[in-house]
Amino acid sequence: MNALNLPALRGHNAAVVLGLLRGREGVSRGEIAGGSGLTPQAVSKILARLRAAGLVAEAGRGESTGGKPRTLLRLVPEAGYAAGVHLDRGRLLVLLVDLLGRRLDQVDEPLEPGDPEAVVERVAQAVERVAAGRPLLGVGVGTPGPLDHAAGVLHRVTGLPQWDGFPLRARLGARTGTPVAIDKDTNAAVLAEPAGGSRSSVYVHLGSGLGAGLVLDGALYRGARTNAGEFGHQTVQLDGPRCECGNRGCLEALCLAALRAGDAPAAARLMGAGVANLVRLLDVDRVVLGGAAVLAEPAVFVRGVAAELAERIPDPAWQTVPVTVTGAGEQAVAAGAAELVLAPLFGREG
Amino acid sequence: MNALNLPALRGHNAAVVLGLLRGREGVSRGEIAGGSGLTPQAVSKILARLRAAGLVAEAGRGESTGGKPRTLLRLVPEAGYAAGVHLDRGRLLVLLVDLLGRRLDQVDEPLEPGDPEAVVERVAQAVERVAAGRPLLGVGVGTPGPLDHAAGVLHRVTGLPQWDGFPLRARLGARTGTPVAIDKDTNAAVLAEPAGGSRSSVYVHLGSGLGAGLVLDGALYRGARTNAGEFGHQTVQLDGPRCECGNRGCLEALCLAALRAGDAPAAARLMGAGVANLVRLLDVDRVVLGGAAVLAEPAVFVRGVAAELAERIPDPAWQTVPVTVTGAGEQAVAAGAAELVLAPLFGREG
DNA sequence: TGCACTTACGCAACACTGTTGCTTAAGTGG
DNA sequence: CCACTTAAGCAACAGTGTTGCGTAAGTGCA
Repeated sequence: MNALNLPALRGHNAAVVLGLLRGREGVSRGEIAGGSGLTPQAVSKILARLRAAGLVAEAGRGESTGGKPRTLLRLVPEAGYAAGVHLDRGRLLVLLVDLLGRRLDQVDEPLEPGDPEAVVERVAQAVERVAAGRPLLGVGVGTPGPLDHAAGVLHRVTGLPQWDGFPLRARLGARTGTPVAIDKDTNAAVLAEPAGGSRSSVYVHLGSGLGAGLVLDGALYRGARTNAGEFGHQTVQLDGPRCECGNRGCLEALCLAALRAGDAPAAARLMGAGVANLVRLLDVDRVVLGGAAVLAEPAVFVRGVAAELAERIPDPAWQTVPVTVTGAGEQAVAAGAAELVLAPLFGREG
Repeated sequence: MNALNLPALRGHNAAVVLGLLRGREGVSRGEIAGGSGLTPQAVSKILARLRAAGLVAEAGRGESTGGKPRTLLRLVPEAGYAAGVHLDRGRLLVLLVDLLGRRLDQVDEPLEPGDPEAVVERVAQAVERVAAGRPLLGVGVGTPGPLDHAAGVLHRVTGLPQWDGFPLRARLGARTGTPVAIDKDTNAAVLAEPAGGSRSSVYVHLGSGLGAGLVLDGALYRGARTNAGEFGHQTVQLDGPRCECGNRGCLEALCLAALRAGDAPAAARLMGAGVANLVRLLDVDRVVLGGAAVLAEPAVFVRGVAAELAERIPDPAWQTVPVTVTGAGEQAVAAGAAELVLAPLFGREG
C-alpha cells in the first residue's frame, strides 16, 4: 500500500516545496530548486499552483547577483489554521495556530474527565471558540496514553475505565467536521520544537510521570502499537525498588522519589542517566526537556542532564548533544498537537 | 533533496512490486495490485517492464475463482547477485546470494587486519572468487564500528589506528567496479532476518561486545552519525562497576563478566533486562538474538531473555514480543551485508 | 547613454507516468 | 452449448516533470 501515483507525487512535491518555504521568510525559486532537487521549471509550475490556491505569495525581490534579481516567495500564514488540543486530567488547553505554527489564541480551562461524549462536546466548543470562524485544516489532540494513533482510539487510561476503547478521533471528527489526529502527549510535544536541521531528536517529559517523544530520521516514531517512548520504566538499578508497573529499579520511580524529597538536582542527574542510555542507543542529535517539574527549575535540569551525559559518555568521538528546555513551555503538548495537523502539509511523516 | 520526479516514481513503484514478488513464489497481478495500491493496469505495465528486463517471469496459473485463472509471476533469482562481506578482526567471510537472498557460495578465511589497501585487495579477490563471473549488483560490507555509513568511511576502530578515516566504500568500489555499501556489523545482521510482517525489530548481538541493530518503521535506523545501536553501554546499575568506556554499570560489562564466570543464564537474564528497556522505549514487535555467545547456547538465551521480558513488563496490555535466534547463525552479518545491496531494490530504506 | 552580458523565469513541445474505457482471452457452471 | 465471470492487454487520456528556447530585468563597462 506504499506505491505512488501521480496525484500522490504531486502532493508530495508540493509538500516539499511548502516545507522549504516554511523555514524562513522570503525564499527564491532557485533556492527551492536546489533544496528540493527539482528543476527550476518544475518549481515554477508547482509554485503557480500553490499561488493559485492562496498558500503562497510573492514577497518582493532579492539582491541581484549580476542579472535579474530573484523573486522572493513566502508562505501565506492566514491560508489555514490548525487547532492543538492538550487533553489532560483536570485541564483542557486549546490553541489556535496559523500555517507557520504561531500561536494566535487559546482556551485554557479546568476539565473533569467524566463522560467521554461530554468531553468531546467541551473540546469541540473550545475549538470553535478559538477558531472564531477562521478556516480550520484540522484538530490535533495530545493526551496521556495508552492509545492507538492509527485507529484513533483511546485505551485503558489509568483510573478512567469508561475511556477504554473510545473512538476519540472519529467522534471529535464527526462533531467538528474537520480531520482529527490524536497522539500521546509526549509524541505531540516533540513536534512543538522546530526541526531546525535536526534529523533525530528526543523530548523528555517529567511531570506526574516520566516519558519521551521520539523524532527519528525526521519522522515521529510511534512504534508498532503507539507505545514507543516509555522512557520512565527503563531499568537503571537491576535490584532497585519495586515500581507500580511491576518492574524493579525503574528510572521514573527513582526520579519521582528524588522530586518528592525536594532534591531536584538528584532527579536531574537520574534523568540524565536515562537520557545517556537513549542517546547511545538512538544517536539523536538533540535533547529537549519539558514538563511541570522541569519548567519549575529549568536550569537545574539542563545542567544536571548535560553533566550526566558528559560523564556517562566521555568518549570524545561522540559528538556532544545539546540539551535545552522546550520553548513552548506549558503549552508544548498543545502546540505540538497542532503540528500533528500541519506537519503532513509540509512533508514531515505521512 | 527529497522531492520526486517521474524516473524516481517509476523506480519506487518497481521496487514496491518487486518487494511483493519477493515475499513468496507465485504471486498474481491482482494480489500485487491489492498489496501496492496501484491499479491492475499499472501493475501490468510495470510487470511488462520488469519481464523485459529479465527480473520477473511467469510461473504457471493459479486456481480459477469462477473465471479466467490468474497468471502467477515469480522473481527470477538468477537475474542478479550480491556479495555480502563480513570484515572482522582475524576473519573474512564473503557470501554470494541471489535476488532472493539465498546463500550460494562463500569464502571463509583468516585475515590479519594490517594495511587497509591490502585488505581491500583481499576482499576484492574473495568477491571475484564467489561471484565467478555472475552479474554482481553490488557489494555490502558489515564491520565493527564506528564508521560513517553515508560517507562510506571507517572511523577509529579500536586498536587499528591506520584504519581511521579510510574511505573503504570508495576504494572497494573502485577496485570491484560495483556499488559498495558499508555498515556496522549489527546493522547488517538485523537485515539478515526476513521482515515477515514485522515493521520494527531489533537484533541483539553478544560476542566480544554487546550491540544492537534496529529496524524501525521498516527501515534500518542508523542515527545521526551511524552510531545508533550502542546497546551494551546502557546503564543498568547506577552505581555499578566502572566500564572501559568510562561509564559505570554498563550492561555489557556485567554481561561479559557473567559469561567469563561461565554463567550463561545470568548473562541471558542481564541481556533480557536491557532488551526490556529497549522494547519499552521503541515498542518493537520482534527480538532476534545472535553472536558467538548466543549461538553457543541459544536455548539458554532465548529462555532467559523471554523470561526477563515477561517479568519486567508484566502489564498484559503490552503485547508479548517474540524472541528468537537468528536463522543465519554465524553468517548473519555477511548475509545481512548482502541485504544492504538488495534491500533498496525491493523498496526497503532509501 | 548605449550595449554586451548575466540571471530569472515562463511558454510550448515532449517523454513518460498511472488511469479509464473497452475488447479479447480463458476459464466455470447450468 | 451458452451465459457468466474473471484476467489482462490495447488505446486514448490527463497530468507529471523535463527540455529547448524566448523574453524580462537587472549589472557593468565603454
